[in-house]
Amino acid sequence: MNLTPLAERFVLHFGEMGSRWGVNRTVGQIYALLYISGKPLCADEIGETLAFSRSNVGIGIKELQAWRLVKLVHLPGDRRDFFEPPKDVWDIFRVLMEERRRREIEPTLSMLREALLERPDSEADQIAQDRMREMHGLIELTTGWLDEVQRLSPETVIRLMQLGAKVQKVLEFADKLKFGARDGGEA
Amino acid sequence: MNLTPLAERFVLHFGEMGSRWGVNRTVGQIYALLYISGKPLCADEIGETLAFSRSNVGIGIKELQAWRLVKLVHLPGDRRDFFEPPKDVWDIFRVLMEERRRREIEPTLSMLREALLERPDSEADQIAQDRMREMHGLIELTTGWLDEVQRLSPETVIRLMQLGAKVQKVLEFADKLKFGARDGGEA
DNA sequence: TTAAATTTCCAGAAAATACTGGAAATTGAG
DNA sequence: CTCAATTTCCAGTATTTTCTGGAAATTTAA
Repeated sequence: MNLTPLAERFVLHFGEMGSRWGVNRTVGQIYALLYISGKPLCADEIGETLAFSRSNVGIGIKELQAWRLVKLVHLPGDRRDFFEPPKDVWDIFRVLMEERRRREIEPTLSMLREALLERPDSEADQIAQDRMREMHGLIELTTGWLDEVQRLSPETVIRLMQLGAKVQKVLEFADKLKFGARDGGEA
Repeated sequence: MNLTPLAERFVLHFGEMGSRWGVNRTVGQIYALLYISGKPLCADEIGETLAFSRSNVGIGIKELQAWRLVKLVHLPGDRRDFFEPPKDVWDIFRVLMEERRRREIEPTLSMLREALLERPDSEADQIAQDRMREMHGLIELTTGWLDEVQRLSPETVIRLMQLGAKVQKVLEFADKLKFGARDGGEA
């Protein structure tokens, strides 16, 4: 399979950005190719198109599966494994957020939780623990909020985003009518 | 300067997580050290505490400055450069979001904008461009929302987060009263 | 069960990144 | 201006990561 210049630009860009997103060039390019192809591809097609060795494609696909960014599908009458990303771009976004959180946030949250259980036995520890407590609070608040948002329908989330800063007015209004909006305790 | 066991755990953790956050071990450890120290440190202190060469510390600090995660300060009567992170953890969070967006999102947004201006001259290009349009729309919506949120006061943002999924009820309520909340057009 | 197709694993090569010590440049006090 | 303190730059070394080809394992159709 040969790439059009348009497709090639997209693929090369994802390859270069890969390192900033925590994957290597191969993985970035493979994902980009699957994303714009609009149909499932098999490892050989991918390797041929991007000029990667067969094993390299295999490793890259495994990594993308670990990220839940591509899934295995089978075409009738073909025993090879084909791969495609989730159809819906919002689905991709959600998965990406979840995985990044799992890899980039959760380990730190655990570490902070444990560290905060200990009794500080010096002034330096006291200060360090105060700082950790601040960080812990911030992470708890933001990830807790993410949990809540994930329970909303995509449509509601989209509406919320389109609302933008106007949400403040809605909040003020809610306050004025004692809507109970102040109570964020049980969240 | 010597680290307490508690501080050391924190520093080592940040070193290990660094690679997932797009910085190397040195940079992660330096940041962690500055964060929990609660006072500005100079390059020599950092290098001595973490057992890095002086140049390595220099490079690491430069990188943290590029991220706007530490700033240079001077202590009276000392001509050495000292460094400290922003005091407020919400400030750190905001800077982190801005920088990640600038490095991880903006380049892709530019690429997509350009690619979408071109006329597709094959069915494959047609499909590819449709996919790019979806991705572009998602990014525009989310970054636009981030822009709006940044204009709110931290207190409002915190309240919004504490509200969590209850925001849906507020929205419904606003709708019912024809508050004008449906209009997200000018955002 | 066999054999062809396909995927997974692995060891070594190639490439990229991180790190060091020292040399050069810059800064600021006197 | 001079000189000592400090920072920045640089070339070479070490480490880590990526990539390859081939061998082993797995799968499935017949």
